[in-house]
Amino acid sequence: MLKREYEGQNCSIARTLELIGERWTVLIIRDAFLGVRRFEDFQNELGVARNVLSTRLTRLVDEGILEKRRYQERPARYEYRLTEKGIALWPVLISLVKWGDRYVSPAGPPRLIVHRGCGGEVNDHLSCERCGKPLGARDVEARPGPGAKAAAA
Amino acid sequence: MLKREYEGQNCSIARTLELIGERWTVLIIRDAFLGVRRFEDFQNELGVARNVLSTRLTRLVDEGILEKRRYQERPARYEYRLTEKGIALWPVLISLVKWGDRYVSPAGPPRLIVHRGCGGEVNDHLSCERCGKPLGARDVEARPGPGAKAAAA
DNA sequence: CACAGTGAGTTGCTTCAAGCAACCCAATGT
DNA sequence: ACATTGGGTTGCTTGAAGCAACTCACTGTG
Repeated sequence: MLKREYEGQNCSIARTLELIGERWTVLIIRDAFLGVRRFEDFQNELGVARNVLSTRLTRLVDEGILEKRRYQERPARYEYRLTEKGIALWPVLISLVKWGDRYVSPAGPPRLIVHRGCGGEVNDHLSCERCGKPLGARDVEARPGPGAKAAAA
Repeated sequence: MLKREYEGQNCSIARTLELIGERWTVLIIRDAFLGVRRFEDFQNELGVARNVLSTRLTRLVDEGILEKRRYQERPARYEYRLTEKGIALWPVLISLVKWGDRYVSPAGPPRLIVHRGCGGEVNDHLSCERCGKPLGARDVEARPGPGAKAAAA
């Protein structure tokens, strides 16, 4: 990435990208939304180098996007969870998914984001396709879509 | 960035990031939304190295996100414009802006995205705060916000 | 005519982030 | 006693990004 900062840009997009624009960061956050919590699991899902994963997680914790919690003493075991600030990134992830589904998923969406209970898909305006309700991160769940193949990550 | 591809990820987010996840790419697209069209202007706005700008623009054209048009013969002059596929990235940009406005803009939003004519701001569900209409890229315009300082990019 | 300027890049060198593998440590299981 | 698991760190290598200089085609100015 080199530098990571975009100097001289007074812009919310640039400042957001300084936090989450590095390689792997968004995928780490995606996995966090999908319920991944532990170092090893992130590493296995992503195949990212361990040192890179380590620096990314620490940075996300420093920025208040993830929080690190010891969920077990002796042996010490940690988990990383999204904070409110992290959960607020949900619209970013959803809009990336929707664009990708439309333009770069020839086999159909690998994963569907549906309104929990209702079953309708999220649309471009972050509402339920079926019932029309505006949706947030906690109202939805992910399901394998038509483009999901064996062992999809 | 190294590699740029996220192998083994059957995921729309990963595939989208393979196209727009490199450093500078999103800011180039942002500027395109703001009306920047020419090589020199992108370079001046962003301060990106010219060779990097060159490779990014070519890649975005190859991927069908921008199109390169000769708008003048003799001397040949080119402009880069968003295609439909590029314009479809609007929700991604807006959600980055909204998150950045909330979490990393202490002086207030540097730029407001408002419903053209109506004047209401875009909200998190890509609708107009004031009149409630669902909005698209063509329905809005950017204005300096409270966080805009002199010579903001 | 000579010369400066502009638009749109390309070339070449340097630097720093990412990839990769190996290693460490503490505890637990067998 | 030995292997395994979780959660990392260290060290070397590779390759993307920064930077400056250069090219090339044309245009306008004195």
